[in-house]
Amino acid sequence: MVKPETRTGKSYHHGDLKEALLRASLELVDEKGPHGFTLAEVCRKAGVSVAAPYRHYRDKEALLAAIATAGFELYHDQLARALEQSEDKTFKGLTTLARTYVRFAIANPPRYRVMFSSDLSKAKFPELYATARRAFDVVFCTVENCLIASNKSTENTYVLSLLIWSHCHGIATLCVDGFLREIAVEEQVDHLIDLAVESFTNKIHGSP
Amino acid sequence: MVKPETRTGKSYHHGDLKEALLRASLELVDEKGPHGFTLAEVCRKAGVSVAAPYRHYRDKEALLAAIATAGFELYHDQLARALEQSEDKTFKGLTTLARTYVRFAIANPPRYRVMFSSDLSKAKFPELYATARRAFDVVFCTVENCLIASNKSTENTYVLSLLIWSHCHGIATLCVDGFLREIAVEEQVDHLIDLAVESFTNKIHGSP
DNA sequence: ACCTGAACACCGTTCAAGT
DNA sequence: ACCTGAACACCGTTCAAGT
Repeated sequence: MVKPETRTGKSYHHGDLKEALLRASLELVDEKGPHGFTLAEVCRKAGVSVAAPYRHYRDKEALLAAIATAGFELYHDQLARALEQSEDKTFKGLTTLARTYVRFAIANPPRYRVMFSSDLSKAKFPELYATARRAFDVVFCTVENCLIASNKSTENTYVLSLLIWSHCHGIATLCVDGFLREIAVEEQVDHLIDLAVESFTNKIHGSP
Repeated sequence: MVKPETRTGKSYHHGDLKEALLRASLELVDEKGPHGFTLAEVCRKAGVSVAAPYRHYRDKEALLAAIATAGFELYHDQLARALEQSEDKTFKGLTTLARTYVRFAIANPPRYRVMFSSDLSKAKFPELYATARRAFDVVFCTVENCLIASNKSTENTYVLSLLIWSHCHGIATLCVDGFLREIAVEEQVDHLIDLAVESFTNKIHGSP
């Protein structure tokens, strides 16, 4: 973890402050949410001065983008693992992915919020978008598998993947942001997701 | 608009500062987005001291909640008007609503973001939730009409409405937040929405 | 090269004081 | 009752200075 320290006693504070800041930031976001996230407090956690981060991140926004990127990497891994463990890589795999997607959001709202924060310009942080795209690719490939298995054209794979992704994202967002107050969320969310996948599946079967 | 002013010359600044603050806030949010929204700047716009708002709103969050509430009222009106103008109040009406929904978001991202801001606790601002619920009701009623027109049970109206709402919300959010980079958004968003409504419609026809 | 200390502008909130 | 002025704590960012 810690890079080989320079040997001049204890010279400065860290071997890898950049990484340490990211770790402290992830903790802080999980604790207080993106709203309560403060550069100053990250510095306190990492034990450095408030000016230190600027050597490694251009500004607060850049650090948030790094948090989001790390979040999407984790997201990708969880989706990929879930798909691996599913025996079926087509329609049942899709259900697995969809459930995993929403569970991730519910299990960690603050991080999910940072990942999809509207404050983070995707044009400004291409790596953020690229990492999100990689996670999305797990869905994309599965949808492609579904189409192939159904003897359908794969030319609309992207739009169809967008369709199922947006639906999961919509449910997850509404759920996490407290808009689903008239149902027992914890119990019914899987049901909602299943319905979403089901209507999507029907859509595929009905498409050319 | 302006309440009857007390006659002691020009006594203080406003007849209705609360309303003036809300108007200034809406402008500011539309200009700079929720991130750039600042109490101090609202005060400057309204021409009052920075302490003045605290007589009318408990804190910054409460003012944001008021903005969001006003947003949902407008949202409700636009949805209701769109439905009125649609000759069909069932499936075609649903398409109209869905398109109106997403267009609203695209036409004014900052306000849409405040409305669905995760920082605004719905438990803390029941009026915010109630107003959102009223907008949602337009969808709810239309879904109910669809079910009735199809001779289906209406016992799952809520969950089904949630399904179409979340799908629209997911698409709108991804769109507004810059995640739809591989399609020409402006042109294809209506198409996406139509696909969403279509698969939803099939779902209804296939349900008990 | 990497970090500190001090400084600056700005913000949210409070409170005594004014009318 | 409604607003101001001044004050406080806190934050993001910069920059000269240290090692």
